[in-house]
Amino acid sequence: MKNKELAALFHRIGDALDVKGEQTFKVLAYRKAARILEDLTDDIETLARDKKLESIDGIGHGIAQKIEEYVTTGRMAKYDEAVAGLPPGLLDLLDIPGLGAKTVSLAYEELHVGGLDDLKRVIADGSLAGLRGMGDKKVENIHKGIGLFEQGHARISICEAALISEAVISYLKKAPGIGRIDAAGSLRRMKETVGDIDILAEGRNGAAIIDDFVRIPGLKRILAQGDTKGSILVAVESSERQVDLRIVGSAEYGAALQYFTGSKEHSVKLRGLAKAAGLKISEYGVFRGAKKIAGRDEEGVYGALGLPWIPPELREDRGEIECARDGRLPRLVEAADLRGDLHCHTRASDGRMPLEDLAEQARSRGYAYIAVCDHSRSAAYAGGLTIERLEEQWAEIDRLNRRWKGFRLLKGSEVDILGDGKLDFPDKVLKHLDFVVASVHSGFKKNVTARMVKALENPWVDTIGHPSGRLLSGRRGYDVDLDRVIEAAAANGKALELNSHFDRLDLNDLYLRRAKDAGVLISIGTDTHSADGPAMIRFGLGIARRGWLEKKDVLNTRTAEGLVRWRKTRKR
DNA sequence: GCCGTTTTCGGCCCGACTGTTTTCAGTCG
Repeated sequence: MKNKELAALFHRIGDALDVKGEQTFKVLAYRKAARILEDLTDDIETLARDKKLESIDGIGHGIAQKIEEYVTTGRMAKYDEAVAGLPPGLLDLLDIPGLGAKTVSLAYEELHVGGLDDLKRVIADGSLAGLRGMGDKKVENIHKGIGLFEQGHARISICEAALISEAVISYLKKAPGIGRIDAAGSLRRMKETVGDIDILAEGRNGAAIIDDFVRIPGLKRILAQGDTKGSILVAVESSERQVDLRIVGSAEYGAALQYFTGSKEHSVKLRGLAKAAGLKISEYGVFRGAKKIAGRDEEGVYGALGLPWIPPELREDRGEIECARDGRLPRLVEAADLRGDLHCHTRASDGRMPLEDLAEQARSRGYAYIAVCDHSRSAAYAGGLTIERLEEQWAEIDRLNRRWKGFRLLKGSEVDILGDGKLDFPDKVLKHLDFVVASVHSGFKKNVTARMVKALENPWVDTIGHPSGRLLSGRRGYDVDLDRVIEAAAANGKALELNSHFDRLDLNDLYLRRAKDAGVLISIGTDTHSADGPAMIRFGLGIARRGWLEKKDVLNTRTAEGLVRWRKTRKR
């Protein structure tokens, strides 16, 4: 797949043209193409061969030709032309907060700044401050921006972002005159990682609330402080994280929430629709001429455009606006639909909770069942269970299950898929289990696709655990063709897992949608290892919704009896 | 560069904050 490679090229072309002062809309067109390629799960080379590039919204004749040129020749003349004459380190400077194309271009033209070292030099010797439109404060901001840039601006996990935003919100709720308050931005859209944290609040005295905001415990630096908007850095472990707060009146709260939730692409398309209908939409409301026709709540904003309210998780410009217009929006799966958790560990293997505590936690969440899926015998690193210990666990499960009405522990296993694609327990053991998750834990580059396909063909396997194997904190994942895995799951009537742990979220939103389209059911599991594990379900649910999953697409929305029936009646 | 049931040309989302200005440009989201 050359998708990511091409996306990087188009990003670079956009940056280069931006610095060279090319028309903004041309720059935006390249950046949009880059984003489309990043999101695309179809192989761009296949699409190019089939002459289908121009059927993608946002890819026109010009960019299609450039893609074709690149996949056939390995080069792209437009790219070479765009970066020609620019020093190799110049465009990287655009990633420095507070530094944009205009300033980079100016520093290059006037002072021959070609990269980070040059930039530091012209700051130190004062020559940058001498340029037109520059001053001491601007230079100081760029200097601080370099600090942030060098410290690394990695996105944080959705879990960490949720914790920070909840702390800030509970602090702000004590401020006088605060009304509605919500996390907006990518956190509200439940993206798997989050950059900055955006918070929107309703209040009359914005200046006073912002004044409170910039005094929050843990504050590292104030980036901006106005009457309606504040921006700060807070300390997070060893680094810093930006939190933006916006204050609006109650009459525009809905419009502002829509606006600050994004995504940018979704909002741009929405504004285009408004414009075509003779309306104007901003964070203050929807307007017909000078008359405001909506803004108090999001339903009204979408309603004014003739659309039903669109759930935040769908707002990525991936077809949701068209579906909303045609009345074809999915009814996304909700927390209340989930009747159980299909992947939990106990201290019998590498978990920390006893079986009984795990069950009580699940009962208190209102679940009807959970699948106890400790590791299998080959997983020595994780205290994998021998057949004997597995049988002991069954006895304990039977004993505990007599205790409750309306709740069941399911006998399960997270069985290793071995190097040859065989499973770590023989069929005569697997056949006694209620739920079998088959996972790859070793040999990440060794025939993973074929091994997963073979596991799916085993009649006792129900789902594949964390199918991509990637860790958001850094591990790339297996060398696996997920399309073939989805195909095999469909052919064998099996499920695939959505692992809800914040560092996994695997399958991701894009593959979930493909699996759904292929008719594959998704089993949502938390991969719980400790007492805070079951709460991870909120992140899994968020990703499921981003994957357009409905109640019917998720295996664990079924009753325990329904689950048993599914296992019995699926194709063998 | 993309796109079209108002357009194949002429649009393309819009406002806050900051800093350097004396009316506005750059950056960000």
